[in-house]
Amino acid sequence: METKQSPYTSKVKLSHPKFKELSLLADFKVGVDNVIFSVDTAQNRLLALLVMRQEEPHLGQWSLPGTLVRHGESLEDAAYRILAEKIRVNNLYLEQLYTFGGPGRDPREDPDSYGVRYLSVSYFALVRYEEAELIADGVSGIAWYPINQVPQLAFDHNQILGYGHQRLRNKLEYSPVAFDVLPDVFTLSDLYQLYTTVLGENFSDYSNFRTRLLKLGFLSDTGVKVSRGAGRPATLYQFNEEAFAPFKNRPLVFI
Amino acid sequence: METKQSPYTSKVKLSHPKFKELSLLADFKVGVDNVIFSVDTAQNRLLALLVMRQEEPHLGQWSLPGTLVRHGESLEDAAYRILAEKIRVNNLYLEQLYTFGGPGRDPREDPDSYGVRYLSVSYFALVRYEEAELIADGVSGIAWYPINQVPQLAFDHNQILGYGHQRLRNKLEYSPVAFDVLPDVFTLSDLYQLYTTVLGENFSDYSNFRTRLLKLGFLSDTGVKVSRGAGRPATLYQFNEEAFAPFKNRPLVFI
DNA sequence: ACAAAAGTGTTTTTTATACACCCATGC
DNA sequence: GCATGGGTGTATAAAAAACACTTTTGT
Repeated sequence: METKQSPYTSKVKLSHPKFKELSLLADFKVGVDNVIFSVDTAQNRLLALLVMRQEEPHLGQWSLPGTLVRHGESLEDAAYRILAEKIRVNNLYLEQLYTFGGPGRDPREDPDSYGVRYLSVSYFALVRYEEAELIADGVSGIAWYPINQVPQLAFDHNQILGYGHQRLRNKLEYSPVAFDVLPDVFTLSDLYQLYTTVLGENFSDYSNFRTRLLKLGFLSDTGVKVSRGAGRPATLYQFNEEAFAPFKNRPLVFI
Repeated sequence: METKQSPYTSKVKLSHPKFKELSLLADFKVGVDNVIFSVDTAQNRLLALLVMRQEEPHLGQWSLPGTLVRHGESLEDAAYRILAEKIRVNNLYLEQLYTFGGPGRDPREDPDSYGVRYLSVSYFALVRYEEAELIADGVSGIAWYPINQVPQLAFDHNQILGYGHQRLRNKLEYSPVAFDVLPDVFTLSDLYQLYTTVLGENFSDYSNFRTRLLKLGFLSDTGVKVSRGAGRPATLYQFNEEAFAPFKNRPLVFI
């Protein structure tokens, strides 16, 4: 309290070279950018949600859905807010991804680096493609992009997206995030396809994958069968939260 | 460019209720706080580096070594800067930990939440206890604290430290970070002790741990033996970066 | 009837786990 | 010589990997 200076005093002092130290601290606006993933099980594609920027800078360029943090709003609140503005979902997985804050990552920053800085706290989200309803307001572009067809994005968003993609690969291997992108009920080959599209082919074959997952015991047979074209109809399974509980916080390999 | 408004114009408009939207964005100072871990192999203790705060708020309380980010400085630069101010090290592991940015986490924020917000980007660092020389400037307190004897810290630093501790546990299991806290040369029981102190006793016994790590082939026998009191002298090993290369980016369980 | 996709079973190899035992040193 | 910690070996259980084979559907 005692050491606090009035804004006036500090402003006067800022101009004096001797007190340049006091002016060294950067001022920031904090943005939250969401990497939102989904999978189209029908077409076997990993999708990322992109929006067309409606304002400068980078007007008209595709970007991650983001927003600047408001007064009294937590980072996570901001992440949920943009998400809710862009998409209606029942199921949602969300966690913080990484913070990108180097100088010069936003063209709104002063070239001499003494203006306001823009920092981005990114979040990683998973939604179910079938349940996710995009909110198109007519003017703003919004679309699911297959991960390998993503165009050049605004700011450093390609880098952020790449970072999110890596996180997804990691999480798939040791946590049950797959069930946050798959529909509520799914076949074992849906699950297997998801793993191959995200992770590549370098893991156990379908037969072994299948036996292992069923032995773990947290997939419930719904009794319902579904037929997709030729071939034997597949059983629909459901992720069983309670049956999974004992595995929580325990290392568990899915691949 | 066209949509940009002069600071003057926006300032005038801010007072008008109709344009309250424009004033919704929070202004931030960004701090970087380091969770710095080390192990005292002699006493078998996991240590965290704490510093005594020299200014308000929380003057005189222990805290994580931190700083506010300066103009033109990246987050990582800031993390390295505080580290270099507090400690001299040869070996250093550093990675971003998490960003804590909820409103009200710093008492310098205005109670009405319309003043500047304080956000903390935390970094996770590992140093070698024997090589790390603390920089004591006479006035400021600085000390290694055993992780289970950490006092109440300033701000939300206990939470940040806890988060860092969790990260350490996770990383120990699947990455070679152990060799960033251990001395350059170490015995296999040093390594085993480290794992037990950080992870608890719930993993393979010394004999099996030993065989597995040697079989992996990235520990080089230095030929040197060291005797510590009674018992057979132990072989000193060294982590071999090149021999470890094939395991990089590959899932690998150490426990 | 046959291709296609789902699902089962069997064999082999590798890895984990438990634990008994030998080795080199200080006191 | 014996306690102490370091180091080796072996036997068993479990899990991973490879792959052959059966079942049920659409056409």
